[in-house]
Amino acid sequence: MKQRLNLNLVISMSCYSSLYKPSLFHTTTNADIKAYLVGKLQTCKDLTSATLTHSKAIISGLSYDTFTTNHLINCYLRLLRIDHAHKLFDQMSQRNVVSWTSLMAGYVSHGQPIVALRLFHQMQASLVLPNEFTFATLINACSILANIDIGRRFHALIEIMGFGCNLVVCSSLIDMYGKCNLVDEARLIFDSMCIRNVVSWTSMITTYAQNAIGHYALQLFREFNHLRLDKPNHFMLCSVISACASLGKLGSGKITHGVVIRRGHDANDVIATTLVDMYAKCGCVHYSTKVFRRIQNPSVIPYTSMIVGAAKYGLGTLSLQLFEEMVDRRIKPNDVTFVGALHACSHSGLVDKGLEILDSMNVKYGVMPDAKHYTCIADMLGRVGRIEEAYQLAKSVQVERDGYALLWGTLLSASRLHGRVDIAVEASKRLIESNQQVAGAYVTLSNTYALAGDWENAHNLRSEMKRTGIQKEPGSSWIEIKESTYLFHAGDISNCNQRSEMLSLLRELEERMKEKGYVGGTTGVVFLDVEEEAKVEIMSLHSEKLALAFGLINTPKGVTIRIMKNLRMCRDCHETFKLISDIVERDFIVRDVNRFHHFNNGLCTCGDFW
DNA sequence: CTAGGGTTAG
Repeated sequence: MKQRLNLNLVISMSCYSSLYKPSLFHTTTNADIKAYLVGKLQTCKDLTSATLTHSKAIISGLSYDTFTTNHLINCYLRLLRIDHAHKLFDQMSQRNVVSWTSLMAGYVSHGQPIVALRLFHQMQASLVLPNEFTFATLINACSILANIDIGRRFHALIEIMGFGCNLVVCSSLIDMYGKCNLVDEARLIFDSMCIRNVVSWTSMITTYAQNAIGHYALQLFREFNHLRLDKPNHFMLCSVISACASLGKLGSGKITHGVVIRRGHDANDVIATTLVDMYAKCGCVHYSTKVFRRIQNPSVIPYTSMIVGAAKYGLGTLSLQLFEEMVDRRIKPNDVTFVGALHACSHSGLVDKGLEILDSMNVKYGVMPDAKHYTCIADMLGRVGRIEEAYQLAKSVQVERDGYALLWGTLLSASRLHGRVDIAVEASKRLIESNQQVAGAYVTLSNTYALAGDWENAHNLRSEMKRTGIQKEPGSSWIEIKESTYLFHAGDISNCNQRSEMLSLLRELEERMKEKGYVGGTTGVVFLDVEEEAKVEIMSLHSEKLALAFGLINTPKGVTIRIMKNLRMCRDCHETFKLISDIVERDFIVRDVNRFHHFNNGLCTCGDFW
């Protein structure tokens, strides 16, 4: 009969048996027992056999033995019993660097990096010296916390203690600097290394990919392949695909997909999820669906990736179908899934459905709506002109600092779009007072005044910006046609070689939009030239959707037109996509700049004109 | 001969 051992009893026994002198048991047979027990502990798959081995260790008088106890600690950590591991650790009479590092690593991998840092503090008092393993663990903790202040202090300590040349320590340092958006410092570490392996290359590639410099990521990947040091593994391929996604490089993405298949990683769920995301961001939701359907049992992340991809592309119905499908398959949606589902409602005009989902979040799925969900709802209401409701919602919810700017920034854009100067004024005030998105607030408020015909206030705001030196970074977008990339900066066409080509494309687009039944509405789009502040031009576009889909460029005449900006937020963006594809007779894609992986969870908002 | 580094959705 199998009997479950009482673990607490075993641990108490372990304490009690330490009263005996371990030297009594030090015989050759004891060494054999020790080897046997350690072997057991390393392969142990369940708590029952772990406790059994633990009790055997106690009976054999090994509870005093640091080496055996370290194995026990690691066994409990592997079985996710950090409490037992810590208890054992507390009872040890002789802790060595492995004991300390094991426990710290346990806390880091179980999502408690702060506890690991606290343990290091205690370790310093204990006179046990940290080694390269300890530092790799600690840097990992800083990386998760994105705490560069503590990270730098560890880095200094690493150099002082002479671990600055260790391969693993360096890889973790690259990762930490990367996660803190300090790309140059990550590169300094990478360049200083005398030996590199796949992991260090991957860390550097990932740093580029996650910091919106996908081109460098791809360049480094090419370099890695050229050097033929090693074959890329699934970690590296993941980062490379993710870089292609952020660049919208469909061609490179497809090539990397080919590498994935050739190297036999196509059954890897993480890779598949990255591919789903990449194809969606490159405007090929059809391919996303194909890759997604090959995943055997998609978890919440692949589902969410697919839901978000479809939502952004304007396929709201598909997105919501997938949402229902995952709920039917009893896969629990999380906060990100709801961002996707609400995005779908917002971009497909399914307002009632969106409100219904918001209400169901906590009640049915136990996910508390937060700022990002309220922002989706405010965006959704704003798009259909229910600006007053959006305003009341924004006023009624409590959100944290970052979410606050997101929410009121969305409200500001929505009120500009619908000419609600009163709300725009309040939203800008809130943003400026909280010292967030200040330049954007000034510009959008100024544009709102201009749209309402209040040129005086519009002009005054511009003057004040100039006087106080507040500057808005111009937005940019780029399109890729075959091998060439065309970059546009907001309010600047000077670097555009295809100026006349672009203009004729625009004119043709307008014609096509008219043919499609877009009546030239009264949607006036107001543009202020930042360089020549007095110049105000109003341009009426045939469709608000067209206006949203286009990024800003300045024509030689000073008229500002939006070209391909925020394509993904346009309700009919796939329609627009098709139209433009028809005209240029090629596939192309558009990406936004400034997409930071770790610290920018900014949502696309309606009328996010910059 | 116990402990350490790199990947996915917003």
